Amino acid sequence: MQNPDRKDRSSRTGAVTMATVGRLAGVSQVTVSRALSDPAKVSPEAMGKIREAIEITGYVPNAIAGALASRRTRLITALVPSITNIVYSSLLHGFSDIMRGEGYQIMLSEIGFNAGDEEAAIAAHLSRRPDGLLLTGIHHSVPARRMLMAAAIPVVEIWDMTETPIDCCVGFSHADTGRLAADFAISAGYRHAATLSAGDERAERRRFAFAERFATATGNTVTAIGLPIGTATLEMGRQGVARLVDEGLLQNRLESTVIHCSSDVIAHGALIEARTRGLRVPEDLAIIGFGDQDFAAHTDPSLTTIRIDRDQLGRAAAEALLSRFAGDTSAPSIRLVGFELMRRGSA
Amino acid sequence: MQNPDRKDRSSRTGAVTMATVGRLAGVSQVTVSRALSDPAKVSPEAMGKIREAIEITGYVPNAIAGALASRRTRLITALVPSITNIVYSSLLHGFSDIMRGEGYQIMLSEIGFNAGDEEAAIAAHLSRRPDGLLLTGIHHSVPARRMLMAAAIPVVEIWDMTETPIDCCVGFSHADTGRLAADFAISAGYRHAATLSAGDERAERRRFAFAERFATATGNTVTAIGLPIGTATLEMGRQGVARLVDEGLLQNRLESTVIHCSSDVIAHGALIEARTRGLRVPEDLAIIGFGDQDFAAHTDPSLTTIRIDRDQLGRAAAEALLSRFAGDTSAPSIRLVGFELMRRGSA
DNA sequence: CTGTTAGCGCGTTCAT
DNA sequence: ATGAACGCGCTAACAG
Repeated sequence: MQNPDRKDRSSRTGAVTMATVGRLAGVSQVTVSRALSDPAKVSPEAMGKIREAIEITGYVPNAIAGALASRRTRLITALVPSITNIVYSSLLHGFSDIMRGEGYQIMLSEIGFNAGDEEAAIAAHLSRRPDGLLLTGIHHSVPARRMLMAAAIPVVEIWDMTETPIDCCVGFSHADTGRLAADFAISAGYRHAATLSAGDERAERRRFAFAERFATATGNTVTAIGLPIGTATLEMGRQGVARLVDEGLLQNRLESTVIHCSSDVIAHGALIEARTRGLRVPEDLAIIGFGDQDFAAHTDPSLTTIRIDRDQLGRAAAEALLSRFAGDTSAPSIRLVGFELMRRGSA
Repeated sequence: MQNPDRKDRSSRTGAVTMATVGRLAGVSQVTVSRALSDPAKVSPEAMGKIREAIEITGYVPNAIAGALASRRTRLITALVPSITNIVYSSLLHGFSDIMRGEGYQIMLSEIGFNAGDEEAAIAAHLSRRPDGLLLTGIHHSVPARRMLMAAAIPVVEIWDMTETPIDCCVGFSHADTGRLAADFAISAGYRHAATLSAGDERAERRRFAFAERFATATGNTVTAIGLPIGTATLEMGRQGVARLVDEGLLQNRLESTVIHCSSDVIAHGALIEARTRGLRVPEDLAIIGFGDQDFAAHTDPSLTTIRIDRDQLGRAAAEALLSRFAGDTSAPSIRLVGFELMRRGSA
């Protein structure tokens, strides 16, 4: 007979382990492990007794120990700028949905829009040995990239586009959205423009591309109003329009000025302020948003904006990781997701 | 001399471990461990060499192994109905903020509003051996409660209130918010009411309390319009008002009917539909929301609603867990967070 | 189908 | 201040 103290050290720690279950079921710890991971390899009698023992003891597998032994955590970690921003949370919703369906759990960190905070977060995430990692954006510090490469796990960068991803990339060109907005504005006949843009890097690229394209086509410079980085608020949009008006930046033209906003929330705030000041939208002031949030179709006038299928983007990111896990080398490392301009009443 | 193959098995697996670092630095694995967890216990010379070795190898500690050995994961897991709902995400924002500051990471699962899905999620979370668990709501299945009790870890239930929490509870009474809305409506002179309420359990309790209190005070029955469970949309609010009007439920009274909505989004939709139909708010139709979201102060008319400091609630939940970790037995197991009615233009 | 043995990479004694 | 030995609870060969 064997020494129980060596077979089930948990008797000393109080934890219910596979060995505890095995002893109760009259089988070894390994058989319990197999019963849980591959029931077909265990006899029906053993299965029955093991199930019963699990029920009695209330055994919950220790995924930490399992991960250490198998070198698979079934954990995906994700870094996003903000969780309260619907743009990122809806994207994570689609991502998590797929991942959870495949047995993966998601660990999440908010890192804001400050580039310097990403590195420490990546280190913390990698220490948990995730099977895969999701990053928002394509700009990462050199040490961060080095850590990621060394970790040698699938990494998906989303919500932007690069030809040279760390591993794979699912997103779109922010500059292209800005140019699309500009082309639309030009073809709609607008000849004067301004921008209301948060200071984060992606928003800046949208703004810059819009302004450049618009200025080139019309010969008129585009007035830029800078907004704080961080959570966009209606208040920011209102103040943006207020500045435009108070500082005489709109001037008194006979033609309407189109405002390119970095988000629908900013655009909505702009809309509200314009109405409050008696400006007609789009006759006096036209407004273009970004994101096509739920409310965009219901503002008065409804908001012309750029739509990205975020849920779909999240799902595509999940599929990119999953095909990496499956060792599918034919899977593309870059997936461009489309966007479209939703023409509504505001421009 | 010792056999390197026994000292650093990682040489076979490719992983950079503490032993790898130690060998490079000319010290043992234990010294590396100490250097990272308690630098004061290591000589300056050793520290220097260890730091250098870490730099060279790009060593990232394995938190999985650390957790298995120390029985502490520094992981908190959280179950929320929805991540795209600002109510929960803003709450998690405050919670994560505090927790991350204390060195904890957050694992998140969305479980929807379907009570049956919670149990499996709890099991999955417990298998990762979190140091603490956050649950949304106070209703959990018997097996779920049993697992939680057996896990013997701090658990905080939030966004609701009970006298008998599993461990501790941070929230408020949903029924009380309904009564507050009713008392306000009554004192504001309204004598007719209807409700637009999502079908989830907490929303139903708000609705029921509102209707009961209002009916008791006025003697008039309150018309209830049921909305789907899940993500609230503006469309749902619009359709609610449409039904109220089309089915003649508003009747042709000389007095205004006040509508109690289960969320600000629903209320906003109601507002939009009322305007579309030429109903004056609050003269023909008064509207009360729930949540005080960003936009509530900026609708036209602005939205009368109930405000809960969600960020603060999240922080209080974090503090509740932290005081459990600290073994602070004097910490209260129940914390009531306040709410207030924001009287604005819609009612 | 089942059990034995040997780690996974780290923290925790207990010596020195 | 440092190291050897051991164990955390599980999976992965390998036998039988």
